[in-house]
Amino acid sequence: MTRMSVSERRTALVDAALRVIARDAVAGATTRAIASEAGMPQASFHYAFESRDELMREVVRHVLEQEERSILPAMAPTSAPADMREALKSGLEHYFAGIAADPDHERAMLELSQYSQRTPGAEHLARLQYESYFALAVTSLRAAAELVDARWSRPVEEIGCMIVALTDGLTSTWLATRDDAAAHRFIDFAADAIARLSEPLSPSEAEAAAASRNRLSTGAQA
Amino acid sequence: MTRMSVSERRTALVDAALRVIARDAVAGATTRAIASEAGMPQASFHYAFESRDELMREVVRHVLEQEERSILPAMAPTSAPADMREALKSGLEHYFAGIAADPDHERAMLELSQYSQRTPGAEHLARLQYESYFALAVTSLRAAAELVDARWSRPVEEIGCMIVALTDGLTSTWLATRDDAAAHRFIDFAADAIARLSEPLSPSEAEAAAASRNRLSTGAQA
DNA sequence: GTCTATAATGAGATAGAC
DNA sequence: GTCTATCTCATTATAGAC
Repeated sequence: MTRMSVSERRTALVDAALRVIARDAVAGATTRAIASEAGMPQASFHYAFESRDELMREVVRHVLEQEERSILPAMAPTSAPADMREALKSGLEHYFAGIAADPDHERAMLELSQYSQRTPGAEHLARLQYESYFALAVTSLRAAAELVDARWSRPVEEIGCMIVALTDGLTSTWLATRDDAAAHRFIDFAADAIARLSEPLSPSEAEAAAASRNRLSTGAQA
Repeated sequence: MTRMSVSERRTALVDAALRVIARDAVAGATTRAIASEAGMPQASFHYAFESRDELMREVVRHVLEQEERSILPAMAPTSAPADMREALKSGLEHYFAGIAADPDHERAMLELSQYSQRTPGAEHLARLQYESYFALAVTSLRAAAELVDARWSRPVEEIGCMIVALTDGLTSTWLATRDDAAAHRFIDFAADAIARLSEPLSPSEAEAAAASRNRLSTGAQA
C-alpha cells in the first residue's frame, strides 16, 4: 500500500473495523483482524491510530454520523399517507426494512452501543447515540404531524422517547428471534398506539397551517 | 478452600462469574478474575469446568432458571387491580423496579444474550432466553385476564410477543439513559396500548368464568 | 484433592531495516 | 513513510509438588 494519507488510512481502518465487528463481534475486532481486513500490515494500524481504543471511539463517532445521514431520509414517506397511523406505519416499516436488509450491521450497532456504555471514557458516546436517535425521532414526528395535518396531544419530546424505546424493542427482539410476522404485527401495534397520541387539525386549523407553511417556504426562497 | 464438592465449586464459579460480568462485562470475565472473585486459585477453575466456554454456557443456563423463578412471582399483582390497564401497569412497574434496583445485573443479562447470539454453538441458548421471556409474558397475560374478568381480543401469543418487545425496549433505553421519568411514561403508554387489545367480559360471562374457576380449584383439591 | 508454577497462545504495541 | 520482525503482557490451560 504505497501512498496513502493518514486520514485515508484512518477511514479505511474504521470501515474495515465495522465489517469485522459485524462478522466477528467486538471481541473479535483485534488490531490484527482489522488491519488484515483493510489489506494492510498490522503495524500500519498504529501508524494511523494511537491505540485500539482510539479506533473504537472513532468507529462509534463514524457510526453516529452515518446513522443520522441514512435514517433521516429513510423516514421520509414514499407516498402521501392517509392519516397519522399510516404515516407512522410506513416510517416504521421503512426502518425495519433497513435492519432486516443487514442484520449483522445492526447487531454491530447494538454491540457498539453496549461497548460505549461499559467502556470508561466512552459513556458520553452512548449518550450521544441515544440523543441522536431521539432527535431523529422528534424530527420525524414533527414532519409526520405536518404531513397529515395533525397535532400531538402531548409534548413531542415525550413521544420521541417512546419511539426510541419502541424501535429499540423491535430491533433487539427481531435480531434475537428473526420472526418477521411478529415484527410486522408489532409495527402495526406501535403505529396505532402512537397515532392515538395525536389528533387531526380542524379544517380551519389545517388551512392556517398550510398558509403558514407557504409563507415560510416563500420566505426561505426570497 | 478445603472440602468442596465439584458441583459446589461449579455453582460458586457461576455466581462469581455473574458478579464479574455485572462489574466488568463479558470481556472482563477471565478465568482468573472469576476464580479470584470466587476466592479460589485460578487452577481450580479447570478442576470444575472443562473450559471458559463451558462455564459461560452454564452461566446462561443458570440465568434462565433464575429469571423464570424470580420474574414470574414478581408479575403477580400486589393488590387487586381495577381494570386491565391498572393490572398491566402494576406488572410493568414491578418489572421496572426490578431492573432499576440492580442495573448492572440487567446489563449483564443483555450482554449474555448478545454473547449467546454471537457464539457458535450457543445460538439455541439465545432462543431459549427469548422463549422463556415469551412464555412468561403469555402466562402473565392469561393471569391478568382472569384477574380483571377480561378476554384478549387477539391471540394471547401475539400479545406476548409485543410485551417482550416492549419490556426489551424499556430496559435497554433506560439502561442507556437512566431517565426514570421517561420510563414511567413509557410504562403508562404501553399498559394503555396493550389494555386496548382486551375487552371486559359481560356480567354473565364473568359469572360463568368465576364458576368455572371454582369448579377447577375444587377439582384440584379433591 | 488442592494449589504453585509454568507452558502455550495470542493480544497490543514498537524498533529498526528499507 | 512503510512493513518485517520482535517485545511485552495477559490470557487459557496444564504439569507436577504437596
